[in-house]
Amino acid sequence: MPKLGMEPIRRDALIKAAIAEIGAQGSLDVTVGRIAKRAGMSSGLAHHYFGSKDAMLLAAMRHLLAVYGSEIRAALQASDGPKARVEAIVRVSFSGSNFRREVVAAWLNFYVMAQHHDAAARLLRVYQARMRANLRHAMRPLAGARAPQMAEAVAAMIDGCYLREALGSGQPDGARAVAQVQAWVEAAMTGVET
Amino acid sequence: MPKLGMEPIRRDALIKAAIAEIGAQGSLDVTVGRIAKRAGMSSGLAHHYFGSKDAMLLAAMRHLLAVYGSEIRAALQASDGPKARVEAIVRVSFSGSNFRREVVAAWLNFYVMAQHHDAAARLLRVYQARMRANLRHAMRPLAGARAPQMAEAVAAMIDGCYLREALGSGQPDGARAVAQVQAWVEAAMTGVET
Amino acid sequence: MPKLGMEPIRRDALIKAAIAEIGAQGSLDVTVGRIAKRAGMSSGLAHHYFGSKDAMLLAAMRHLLAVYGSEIRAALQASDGPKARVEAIVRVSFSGSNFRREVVAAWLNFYVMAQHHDAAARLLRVYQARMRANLRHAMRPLAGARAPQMAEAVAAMIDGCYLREALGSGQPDGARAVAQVQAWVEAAMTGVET
Amino acid sequence: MPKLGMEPIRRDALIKAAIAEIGAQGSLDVTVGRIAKRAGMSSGLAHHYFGSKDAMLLAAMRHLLAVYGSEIRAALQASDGPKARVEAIVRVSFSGSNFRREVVAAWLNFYVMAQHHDAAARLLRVYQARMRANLRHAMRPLAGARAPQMAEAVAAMIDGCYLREALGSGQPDGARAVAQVQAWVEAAMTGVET
DNA sequence: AATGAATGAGGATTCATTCAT
DNA sequence: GATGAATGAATCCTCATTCAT
Repeated sequence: MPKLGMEPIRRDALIKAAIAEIGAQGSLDVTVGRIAKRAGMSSGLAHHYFGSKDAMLLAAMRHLLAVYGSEIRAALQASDGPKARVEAIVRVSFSGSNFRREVVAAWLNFYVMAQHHDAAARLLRVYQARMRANLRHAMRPLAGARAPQMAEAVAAMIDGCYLREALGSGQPDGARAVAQVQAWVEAAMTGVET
Repeated sequence: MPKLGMEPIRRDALIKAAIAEIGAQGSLDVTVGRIAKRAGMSSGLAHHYFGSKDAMLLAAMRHLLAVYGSEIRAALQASDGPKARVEAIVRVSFSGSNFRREVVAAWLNFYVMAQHHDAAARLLRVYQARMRANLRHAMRPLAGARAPQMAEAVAAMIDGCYLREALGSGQPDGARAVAQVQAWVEAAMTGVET
Repeated sequence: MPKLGMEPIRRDALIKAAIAEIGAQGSLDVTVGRIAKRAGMSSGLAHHYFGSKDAMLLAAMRHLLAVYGSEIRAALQASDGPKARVEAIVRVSFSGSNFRREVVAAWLNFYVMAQHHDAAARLLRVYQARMRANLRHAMRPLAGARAPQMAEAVAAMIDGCYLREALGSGQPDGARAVAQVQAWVEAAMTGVET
Repeated sequence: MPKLGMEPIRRDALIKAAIAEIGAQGSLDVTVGRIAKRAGMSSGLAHHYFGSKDAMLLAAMRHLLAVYGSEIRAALQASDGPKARVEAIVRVSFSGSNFRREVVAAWLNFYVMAQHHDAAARLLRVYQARMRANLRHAMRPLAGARAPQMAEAVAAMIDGCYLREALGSGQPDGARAVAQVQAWVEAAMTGVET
């Protein structure tokens, strides 16, 4: 039971617990008490480290976005050529840490949070803009002037697939989602190039 | 003097008020009291007619889905040929009663509701299945064996565009959304037919 | 158990209970729950009628000041001549509803409340100003130009006696307090007239 | 390296911080944490030195009374003749360390504390008795048999002036208060001697 | 039908206090 | 001596829900 430098450990545990709890419960109606218990501490301590429930949820959201963002960056750097880059973005979106049931549920709830929480809305807009930019950049060599429009469309499709998984009953099937979006991209490219 | 036939009027007013309140507030954290006040009655009366908050919200959701469904049906009947039918579905999705700011916000919240409310989830799945079926049916003559897959994709895109509008700050722009999805459908078709 | 028009009854009961509770407890650290219980209702109802703890305490303070003010007015109207009017003010200050142990304790606490609650401070200042004006007016015929100064002094003495009673252990002795202040007024008058 | 003799320094700092904090906040609703921070240490340390919040506040009160008492003693020793002694008491009450805004606020709060804290009440009564004795003693040569009564009255007036300052908005004006009480004493004396 | 009264459970938040280091 | 971690009780407030009229 170490007594110093607990802050990062506790904050981390709380963020993870918050995401898990939102995922499990399927809504933002989640109590600080339950999150704290899931993280193995008292609700008082949660407040000690985050100051408020909102701040804690916001931190959780930021965490999700940060993980997503860094995975995207890593995948982009490891990719060669426009096609590979587009595919990387799609793949990361539906894989690993970003596409577990509870995480998808949390995402959906953060979308709702953004509707009445300014900071959350800003956060989300920044990430969406970055995502669009990534897609545009990757698509420029393939689609030329139509890249912006296509980037927009691919982003919409990714979001749409997320939504479907958020509502489906089983574990999300990342491979299928990737295949679907990819197929769509291929088809559209062909259409474009025609 | 007991007013006759008040029930449907009251229920209707409450449902509309619930949707408006959810839209205005941007979350499901909406109180029966406020909904009732918006509908011009006491919270007691709201319970009298719906029995519970959940039942009222569910009725509101059902209402949204019913309106959507009937508009789709009407548009399909008025359309001639596969292309027109696909377009009708897209157009209805982004127009009129279904694409006002507050309604989009309410939709998003009902998605969340479906995560922890069984009846809501069932309702949503039924409607989504019907929508897919409509799309598949309309696309079969155009895409043959790939129709199911394409229907799925168009549905995802519609949902994705909804999501974007739910997070945008201004009034949703239905025309732009229709144009985008249509363009995409065209391109994909071309690709497919190639 | 009447079901209509409860509001004034409940508000009144809560105000009285608040004063009693503050008096009994000797501090503003009084819970809404205890006040409500003393008034025979749930804490929820107290909030229903006052909106907040602060508003309730403020109403209690206002009540004390209003009672005091109206008793002063009544006594002034029943008094003939300057001397009688000064005496009336002194007498009312130390009698009846204003000089019970619990009420004196509540007064003291409202003084504290005025230190960090703007509305409370304003309320208190208005009443103090009115009190000074009453005293000045009554003293003018007796003390001429020195009336303002003497009014100030009498007011200070009244407050001082209140304070002593607030700290004493037994039931406050109004008669003694009146006699003391009156004796002092007499002596000072004589001094002045010399 | 254990610092030697830190205890008195720490205790002193905490007492001063407590008074300042009560003065600044205008109420006894003051947290150990804030007091400790103001004194430049952790809340844990505050407990280490005082054992409890109550004990700390009591020590602060004792400090105020002790300072007041010793200043009175010093002024009395430096005064020659009854009149000078009475004046000394009045002057000290409204000067220097005893009549700063925050200190007056703290006094008021200690009066409240005395209502539900036995030790505080005892403390206050002892000091008030001593004060009365001082005044009586100083007044005996001037007022003879009426000295007790007059001492009582002067004490009440001093308290009353304190109260007024506690509620005023600006910095307390000691000179004015002294002048007022003195004028009053003079007038009463003249009246008495007549 | 309709209201407003009433309850009571539940949740965020604050804080004194304790304890391991 | 000193800190910051940690707890848990206490409190305000909100709200769905019930009920008498």
